[in-house]
Amino acid sequence: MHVLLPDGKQLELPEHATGRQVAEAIGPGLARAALGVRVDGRLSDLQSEVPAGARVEVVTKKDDDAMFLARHTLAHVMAQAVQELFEAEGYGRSQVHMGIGPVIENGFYYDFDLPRTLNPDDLEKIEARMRELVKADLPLQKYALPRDEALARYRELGDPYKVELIQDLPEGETITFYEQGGEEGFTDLCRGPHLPRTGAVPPHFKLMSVAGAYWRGDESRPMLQRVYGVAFATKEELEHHLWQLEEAKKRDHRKLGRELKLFTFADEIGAGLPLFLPRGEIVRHEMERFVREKQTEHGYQHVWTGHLVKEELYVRSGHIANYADDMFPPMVDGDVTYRLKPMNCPSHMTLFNSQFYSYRDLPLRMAEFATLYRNERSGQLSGLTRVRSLTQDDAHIFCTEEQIQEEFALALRIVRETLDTYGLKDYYVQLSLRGDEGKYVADDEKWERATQALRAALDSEGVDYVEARGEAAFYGPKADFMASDALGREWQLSTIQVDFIQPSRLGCEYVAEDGSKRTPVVLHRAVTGSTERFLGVILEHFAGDLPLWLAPEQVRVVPITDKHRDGAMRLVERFEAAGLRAGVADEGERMNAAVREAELLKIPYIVILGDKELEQGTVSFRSRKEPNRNGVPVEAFVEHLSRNAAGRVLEISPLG
RNA sequence: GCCAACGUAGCUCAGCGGUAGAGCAGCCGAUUCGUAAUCGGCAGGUCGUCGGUUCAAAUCCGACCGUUGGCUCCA
Repeated sequence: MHVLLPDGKQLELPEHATGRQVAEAIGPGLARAALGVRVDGRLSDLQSEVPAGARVEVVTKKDDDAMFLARHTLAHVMAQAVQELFEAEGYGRSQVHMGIGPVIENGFYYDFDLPRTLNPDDLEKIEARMRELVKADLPLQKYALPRDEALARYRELGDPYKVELIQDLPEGETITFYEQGGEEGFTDLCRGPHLPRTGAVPPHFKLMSVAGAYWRGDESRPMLQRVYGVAFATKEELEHHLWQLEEAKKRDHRKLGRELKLFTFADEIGAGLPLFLPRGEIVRHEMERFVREKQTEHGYQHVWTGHLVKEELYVRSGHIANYADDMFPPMVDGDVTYRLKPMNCPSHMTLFNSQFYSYRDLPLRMAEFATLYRNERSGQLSGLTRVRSLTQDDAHIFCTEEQIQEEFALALRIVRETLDTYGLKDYYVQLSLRGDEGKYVADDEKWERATQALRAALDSEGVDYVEARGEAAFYGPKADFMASDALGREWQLSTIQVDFIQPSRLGCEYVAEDGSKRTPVVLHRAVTGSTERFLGVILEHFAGDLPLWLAPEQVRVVPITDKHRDGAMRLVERFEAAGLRAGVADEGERMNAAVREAELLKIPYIVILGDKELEQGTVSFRSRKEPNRNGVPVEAFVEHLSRNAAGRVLEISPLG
């Protein structure tokens, strides 16, 4: 047989040649450096056969794919270390069960079913043993077994997970094993690919945590212990990764919320129910004001529909049938049962029904900043990003089918303008479409027309999008905005959804041009999603350095001594008259301490006031961009700040 | 919900069977000072809650509550 090399040359090889033989045939130097191969672009290893006629590239440690092999092999090395740890404690092989051990971003994990739980000390021991196994440079052997033999082996070991994995493999699939360190070492059912020997693993790895994970992610299955590890090609990359985790910790919005005195949680109030301090409420209010202005500008009307709704409405809307688990339990008052509002749509549709609308009134854009209550499972709660009471900047657009594209495009524009203002420049849209399975309502043509309308709108707005088939809600297609923050973490924020079903369930109708009654299509849409969640995201995005327009306190005046306090007060009044949020340092506080305190609160402008400034009618200040500016006329300073705040400018250029 | 770790003063944390500690913040006093912590004093906690073991529990055990990380990126 022969294979094709990247330079176009053909290489003659014996039948059933492996990746290793390819590398050896090219040259002894490459054979030593070879860690794996790519066969027709797909990663494979030196232990595996190469099909005749394939294009083959040899992977060396410079290749990015080498890390995939290393991480995969590390998962096996870890499994061996765990197996040995338990054997050393006197447990038999049949008491240590292996699940799966795949490669993940930056590392790997392995799921174990063990006779006792692992603790952090175990991780250290396992990691230490892993380093020994890597140093021992054990060769990895690959071999295949017939299905019944493979099954028999794991049945004998009493390993239910591997048995299940084998049973789920399609008939005719070759069942392969990788063995390291011979019979006494470690053997695992695995399709590969792997490094040729454990010594080829770069020693830049670290076990991070142990966590519970359901077998195959299924809550009805047993919970296994998952050990996570990270691994990199170089020490620098590993250190960078660990540094990034530290950095993310520093930016944690929960920590910032405390330090900047924005919000708090209290046992007395309940889990997932945030309380906002004055500073936090200012930020919330500014966020809401911004979206409200934008919506008004784009022809939205704002409404208000309260907190409680009769359960009956949610029965008709279908929420009880589909969503009851996420709702708080009913409140029974005599004959009437109420629910805390988990969504606004039924309320807005009821509002729609309270008036008599004609086609001339469409599209009708109804927006609300509503407090919603969702009974999130306790394990899902996390700071502000997952709460049980949330404020949604929700809107429903009642329109005709023909108007979908235009209204969708308008909603897209609002979302984009909003994300831009917050400096979330890096985002794409996930367009979720129906799959072939039959949970979807409405007819195929309706879906097809709506799908085309959404694509056309995305194209005309020039938004990057990826399509996800089968991810749509049962009631219609949707577009979710995935935005990356300053640390590159992805968040799902805005959403725009088409709904073909709820309006008819709740009897929404308008009078068409020909006098007939028609049911409108509804677009559900949220710009920032929940205010709480969005605040959490931007706090981490800005690392707490909120832009001027959002900062709860925009200017802090620090008098040099108490004799400058009156002047400082007057200055604050001047700032406030210009619509700026300003404050004075505490009485008796030394200047340096006052500056420090203001810096820790991340106040954008700190004004130092002494004799010089009072005489000249100027300010001296420090800001993020200008660490030491002196002698700026008060009026110019006020004008500069209020203009930038009003314009919601993200990065304020130095004062001319 | 499930698994693991954690829960001590407003915050950060020490103490881990023998009557509760520090720094910061707070309060009082002194200091009046040019861009990230002035000095001294005072006060502050039924150690998350409930129960158990013990002569004795913040410390050991259990339950509950809360927080954090994780719960398919499929051999």
